[in-house]
Amino acid sequence: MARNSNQKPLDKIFDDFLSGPKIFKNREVMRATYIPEDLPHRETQITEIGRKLLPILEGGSTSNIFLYGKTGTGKTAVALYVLKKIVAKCSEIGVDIPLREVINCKDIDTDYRIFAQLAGAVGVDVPFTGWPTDKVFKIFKEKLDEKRQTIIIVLDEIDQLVKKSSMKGPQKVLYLLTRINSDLRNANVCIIGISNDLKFKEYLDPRVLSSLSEEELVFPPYQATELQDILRQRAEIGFHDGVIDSGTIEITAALAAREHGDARRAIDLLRVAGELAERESATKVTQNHVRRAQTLIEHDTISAALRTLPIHSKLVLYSIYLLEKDGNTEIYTGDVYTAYSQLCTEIKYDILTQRRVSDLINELDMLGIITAHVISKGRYGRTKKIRVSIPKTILTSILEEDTAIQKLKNYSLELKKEAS
DNA sequence: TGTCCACTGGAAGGGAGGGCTT
DNA sequence: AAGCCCTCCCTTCCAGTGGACA
Repeated sequence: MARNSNQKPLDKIFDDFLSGPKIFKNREVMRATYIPEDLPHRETQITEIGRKLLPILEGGSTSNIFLYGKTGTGKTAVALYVLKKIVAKCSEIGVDIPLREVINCKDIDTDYRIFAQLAGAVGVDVPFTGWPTDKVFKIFKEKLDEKRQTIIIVLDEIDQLVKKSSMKGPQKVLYLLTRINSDLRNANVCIIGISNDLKFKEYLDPRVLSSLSEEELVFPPYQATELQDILRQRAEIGFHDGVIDSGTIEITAALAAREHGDARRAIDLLRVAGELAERESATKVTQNHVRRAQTLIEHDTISAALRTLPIHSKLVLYSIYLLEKDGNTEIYTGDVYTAYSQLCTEIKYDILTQRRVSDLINELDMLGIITAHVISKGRYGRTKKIRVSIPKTILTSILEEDTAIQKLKNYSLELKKEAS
């Protein structure tokens, strides 16, 4: 009988969903990963890249290409779009289709893993650990060179490789890949590097740099009107006719344009707004839905980031929170470390070194959960001034889900320095 | 003008945990 | 089983530093 009472409301939800107004025609279209038939306002970049890759149609070699622009300016989409078109053309005219491998360097961020993925692309299975890196590279190179073929390697978020290590490791990948062509007898390698951050070039080995940026292309941010065009095009295939209320597209574009013209963001925003409307069985996606989608997305990103933090990062963050709660307006690294040590002692965790905590603080800063910047207090040393930059209610509600943090719920920090 | 604080942040390396090879 | 290798998380060591203060 418990089963019955459980099933009924669910049945209702199912029925309401099936019989209610339909919002989405094709939800997948409203995801940033979807590559449409047309990419509005990127015609210049498309033709430019297409032109640079022309030799592939004759099985020849090409220069490497470097694409640069802020997030959501269509770099990856354009690259994938051009690849798709090239493949289509190659099969149409009967030329060997080039191999393509798209690597997101944010996830695949070590030399070993990149070579392992490339080896996979040419049909060699490499275990995810165990082999020497050199061996993986060698196998990839030999297998690739067995026949006359071209491989186009798209290195998305290539800046991540350079940031992680200064000179060795991942950077070595770039060095080896950019000069691999001179070792190959039959095959060709073409690299398309994509980056959000132009500054990363400063840290790049000059030999890699000159090879990578043989051809460089900048993607400017989209203007609000351009975002509107993109959204309209997607909405037409993604949503049912007439469900988008007047002004909805405009407000979505305006909100996304504020975030440096991020098309990905705009598309996500419209999709989530649509999902909200769908959940409420509304007949139209309104401006109100978009605004709520905006806060929902922000909320979700923060929550997800907080939940996945390792325990010591949570403890560091909680220390900062407790210090702020105690009315401290100026919080420095030293204070955080003292508070953090107290918390660790309280719940019997090993205390990490200050050096390590300093890195954790930097990570929290990069995630946008706190802001920390280096200041000098003159005679009283150099340190970081730190504060929490997300709503406290979200912070506590998520952190206190963790059993370790729960024990600290009513903990009050020992005052260790007189008011100054 | 020089000193000196409280760190910052780079470099190197250890060791645990995953795996492969012989 | 022994000898490698890779990655992640962490420690140890240390040179470097902006600016208030004597």
